[in-house]
Amino acid sequence: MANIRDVAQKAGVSVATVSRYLNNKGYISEEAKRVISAAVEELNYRPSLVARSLNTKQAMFIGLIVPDIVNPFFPELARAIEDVALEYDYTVVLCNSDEKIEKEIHYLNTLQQKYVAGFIVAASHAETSHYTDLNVPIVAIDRRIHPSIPLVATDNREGARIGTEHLLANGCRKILCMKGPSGLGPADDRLMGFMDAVEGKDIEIEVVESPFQFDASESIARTILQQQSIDGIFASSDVSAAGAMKAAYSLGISVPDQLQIVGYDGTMLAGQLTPSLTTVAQDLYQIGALASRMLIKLIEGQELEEREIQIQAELIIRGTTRSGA
Amino acid sequence: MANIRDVAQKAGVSVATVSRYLNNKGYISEEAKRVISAAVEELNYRPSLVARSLNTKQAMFIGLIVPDIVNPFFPELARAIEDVALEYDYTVVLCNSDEKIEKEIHYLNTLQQKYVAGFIVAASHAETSHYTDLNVPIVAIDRRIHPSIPLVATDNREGARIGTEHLLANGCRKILCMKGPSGLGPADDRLMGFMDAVEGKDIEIEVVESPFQFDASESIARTILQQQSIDGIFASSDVSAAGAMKAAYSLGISVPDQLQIVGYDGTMLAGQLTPSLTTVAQDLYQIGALASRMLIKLIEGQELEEREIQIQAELIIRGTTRSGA
DNA sequence: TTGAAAGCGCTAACAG
DNA sequence: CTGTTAGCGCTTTCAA
Repeated sequence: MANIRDVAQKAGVSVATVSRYLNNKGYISEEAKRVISAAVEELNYRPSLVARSLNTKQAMFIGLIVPDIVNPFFPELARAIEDVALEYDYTVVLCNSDEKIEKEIHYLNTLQQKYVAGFIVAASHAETSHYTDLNVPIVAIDRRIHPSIPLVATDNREGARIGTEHLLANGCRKILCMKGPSGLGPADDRLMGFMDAVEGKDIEIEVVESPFQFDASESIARTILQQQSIDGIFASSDVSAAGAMKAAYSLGISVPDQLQIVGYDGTMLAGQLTPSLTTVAQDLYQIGALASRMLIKLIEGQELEEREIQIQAELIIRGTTRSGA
Repeated sequence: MANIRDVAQKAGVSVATVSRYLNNKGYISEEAKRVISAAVEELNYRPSLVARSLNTKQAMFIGLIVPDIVNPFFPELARAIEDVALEYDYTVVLCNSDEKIEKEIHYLNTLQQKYVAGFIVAASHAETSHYTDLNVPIVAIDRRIHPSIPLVATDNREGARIGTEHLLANGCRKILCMKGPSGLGPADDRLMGFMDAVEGKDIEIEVVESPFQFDASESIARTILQQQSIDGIFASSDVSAAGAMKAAYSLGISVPDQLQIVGYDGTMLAGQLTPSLTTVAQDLYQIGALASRMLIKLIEGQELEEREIQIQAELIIRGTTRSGA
């Protein structure tokens, strides 16, 4: 592999000039540009980004920390982040934390040793000093980490309200809310939105905590559906809704005739179920893209107009509620 | 941030000794170890991996190139790769190629400029010189890139045969094969496996090409189901199978009573559908993990016992075929 | 506009 | 067992 010295030599200029040429910095004569360009071409020269990083103390990559990329919620986010990163010549390092703070810390440390330019993180813990004490920029997605850390997320409370209203409008009188893990910001917000919608109305409600996992959600739903005559379910995630659909099916309860279901997230899964799932969709791609743009601004030392961006959720009416197909 | 010189100074030794200590190389007195360790501790010293890379010409990360992480086939693979990478202190860079050769080349180049240690790639093109001419190790997953490149993949032909046999055993007489994109290795292999199973048997078959996408698969399936009395579908992917389920549902065809369906891949989606999908499961996690281990061996200069690993596919019988629940 | 030279932080001979 | 020193390939003053 040719290095900058080879190029300088072949072009008959100094390495400093080549460096300036490479970075469009300082004055360079047209003549110099020409010869350098030719030399670069001829030697098929590619600058070592590592050597550059050693000087600038910054590598062109960003760390993405998510609980688990297998959770269908994250791939779209990751995709968006990568697309924007590519646009700015950054590269994305994928880190699965399993929600474990030790793993998060490990990545935070290791990547900083590699001069990571910044982080995008989906996490929430009581202890946040590892994030607030970082000396590279960071932006949070989906979950608030700390008031001082920029955030891009959906307006979950409002989204849940809209989803629940839809069930109400469709005539549901006894609604089950499968809320997400308590303590998890977005899940709590969605529960609030659910309560906002049912409050004061003459309907029965039942609230149960259910993880964002299919099997667990299915069995939780089955248990409740066996005991009570539920006619509507508001699930805090599409996966939970899918579990509920399965439970209803196995109990011979027809959806949407006897039971209507609304999910949350708007993942691909929702559209691929049969019947397809009515869901409160988050614009995952947009969340990822905005977070990525925000982080890059921070990395480049620009000011942020807004430190928190709320994306509106949108109700997508499909086959699991009656007004749908 | 403290550097190695600070540590050496504080410990009262030379940087060389500190370096040796850090890398467990060469002899170091217990006394030296003690003072260095103390200095490291005190200064909270973390070696710059970038400076190290500049010397060794190798950064501790591997590039993962997949068509699109949003495709549910890839997250599990990515997860496995990352898990193994973590075990060996490597970090994973996620690259979405959209099957575009220019994007693949872009990543290949950029990451090499960053001294990437190796690549794991899911791709297939006629032109393969960008891969074969690489000067870092590479292993292919899912699709064969070139005979010279190590591969980890499922035995697709055999898997498809097993899946189709299941339909046959369940009494299907008119089977539709929704094959994947032609030219794509695994899809072609699955078609062969399908043919292996039906060949010579007294049953009617229909073969149609269908991309690994839900909407397209749904409409393709709907068209055919309207025109012909199909009683079994072998789909080359779970997504296509999901599309077929939706089509059947909208046409009032009941699954599995009137129509039985077998998918392929064994993604999470298959288990979350209602009824849950009988599918030929690939052990995605294992493929990823093995590929990752293989690559790391290559990076470390070890020999590979096998350059091609075939994983057996496994039929998971569920609700879309009659012998299932 | 350009070049010489001093680093960035670490590794790896080589000499002791 | 340890230290000196010359790089790795690039950026960045500082002079010219």
